[in-house]
Amino acid sequence: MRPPARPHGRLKTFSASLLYSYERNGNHSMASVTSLTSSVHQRLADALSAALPEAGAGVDPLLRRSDRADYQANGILALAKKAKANPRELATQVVERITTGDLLADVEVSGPGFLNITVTDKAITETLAARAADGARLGVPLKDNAGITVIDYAQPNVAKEMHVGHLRSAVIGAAMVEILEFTGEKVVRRHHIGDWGTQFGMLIQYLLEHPHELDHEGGKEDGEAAMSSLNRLYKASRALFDSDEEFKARSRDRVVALQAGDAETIALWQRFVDESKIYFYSVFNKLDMQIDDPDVVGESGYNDMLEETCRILEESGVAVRSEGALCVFFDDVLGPDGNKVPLIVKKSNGGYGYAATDLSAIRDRVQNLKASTLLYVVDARQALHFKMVFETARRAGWLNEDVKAHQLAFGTVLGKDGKPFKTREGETVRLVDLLDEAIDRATSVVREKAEKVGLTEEEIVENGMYVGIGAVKYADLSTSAVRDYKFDLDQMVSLNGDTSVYLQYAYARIRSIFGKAGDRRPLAHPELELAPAERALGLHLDQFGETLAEVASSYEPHKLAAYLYQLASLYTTFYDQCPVVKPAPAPEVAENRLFLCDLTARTLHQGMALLGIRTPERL
RNA sequence: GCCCCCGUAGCUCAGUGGAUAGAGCAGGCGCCUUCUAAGCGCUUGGCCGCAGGUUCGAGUCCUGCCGGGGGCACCA
Repeated sequence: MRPPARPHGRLKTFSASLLYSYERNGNHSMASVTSLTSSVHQRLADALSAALPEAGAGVDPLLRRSDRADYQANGILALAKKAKANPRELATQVVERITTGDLLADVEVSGPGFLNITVTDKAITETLAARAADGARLGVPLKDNAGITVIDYAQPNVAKEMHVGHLRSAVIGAAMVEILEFTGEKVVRRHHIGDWGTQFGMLIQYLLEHPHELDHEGGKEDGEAAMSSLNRLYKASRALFDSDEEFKARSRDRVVALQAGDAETIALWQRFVDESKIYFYSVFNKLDMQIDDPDVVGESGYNDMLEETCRILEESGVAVRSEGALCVFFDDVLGPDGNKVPLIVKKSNGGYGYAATDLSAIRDRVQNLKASTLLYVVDARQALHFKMVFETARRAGWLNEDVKAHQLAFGTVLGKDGKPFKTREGETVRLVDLLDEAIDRATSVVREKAEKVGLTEEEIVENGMYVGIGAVKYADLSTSAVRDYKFDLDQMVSLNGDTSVYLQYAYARIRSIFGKAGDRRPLAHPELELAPAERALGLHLDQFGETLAEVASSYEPHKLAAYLYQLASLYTTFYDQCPVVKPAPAPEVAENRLFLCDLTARTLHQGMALLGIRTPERL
């Protein structure tokens, strides 16, 4: 088996890690920071317990951000109801048990029994200063009950073109990988490529009879050339298969030989896999996405387990014979005729269905990889399949209270018109064509604005890729995954409003300020009073860790995108209202603002990196 | 027929049971001799599909309808 070619195209720089690391903070101590939210939460919970001892210690004040104050607490109404107390009186008693000072500037009862809470400027600045001192982690704590998540994403099919459906799994999956790892989870990536099945009989037989069909033009080794020859071969073999009965028969025999492990057949199969990998890697490279060969474990990787998986299921009684097939039935899975519809593990002809592969993969991931969570970034249309697979695995004991599986289901990609995303001719749109189009359009916009910033030609080309690919990724990541998704390149690359470039632009403006700040250094001044825009920005910066924790546990990366957009938006307001360099404010104000700029830049950069999106220094 | 997802401003979408439902785009009015106007400020625009229910409180939870999409025996 020859090693698959690694990407070595024009995006060489992409192989480096996206994640930020500030050299000057190289020796930081990974000190996680208690957020203002959780400090305030604790104060309130204590005061609540004191005011209402019968409620116990674990009361939740239901603290939320608010536009009436920094925070609001809503929990008192429910507690008062339960204790048959007057909510406003209880709220007043809680307030009496809270001391204002370093943390809290003001707590007041409002409405039917809400608390409006304002924190001190000093607490904001000090908390942010602690974050700033924590390097790339920005004070975000590692979760204490971290486990091992095996995530199944970016699953293209061998010998087939990649399309927009593959984009969603790849983009969402890659973001979840980074986010989970950042929260301290150990993550094992699995790319379950479609590298097995009856279609390989036809392909291999054709290649056997036409040995040079996979040779590239001029011996090129790039992904496009690989896909082009695979496409050509696929079409030719399909045509022959449909027209020539004898070839069809030979192809069927070839499937048997493949499954039997015939050496010559396997060797040819491997060529298809390797050629396809060259193509996959070129596309992932274009997507600025790192895919490592050891993580590519396709369907064929579980072949050796299929028989045993079926035997275990049959012997334990989880699976039963029905119409010659080995099946698992469920009370609530019925067909149109009202009869139960099974998950077919082994077909009546003795072949294994994909359920056998998925179940074997679960065994492997649980027993060998020691997974505590299995995450599948897979099209929502496979929800019923995975529901049945997961339930089967529970019955077999492979999944349980300690080992859970979850499908991060995403919707179908539609065109602007709301219909399935196809070309005018009704053909599937090639992913690479879309990406190239996005990069081209972004590059021309970057070029238009380049003079103002004085970008070099090299920067224009690089920024074009970062902006174009970022726009595609951000569009996918900024809406909830489960909905069908309208792919509108015009909107993505319009580069106005809620698109990736807004965040990239905000970042570049901050970096630009640092270029003009001269000798001034970012330095927190907790004694300074904060302007409204500074407070709003600061309070939002403080929530980075909580946002990540929520995204990691709910598997909803669009909430990170929303957080970052809000951050950029708050920064832009700050930028508008709070001069840093020109006109120059008092020195300590300038330092404090630079400090806010710095923390914002690092949070934006880190957050975008978690989404797989670059933040150029100049734009 | 059963099951799953979706239904929020003209369009695309946010919205962990809390007060007056928010963004972006599109439309209107302003803002570049001051750190990048890919920007900012103001503004127009909502029976949150419909009807019940639970709750001190429902866009959010429950039930039933209506509309759209998807899935349901040897393809993945």
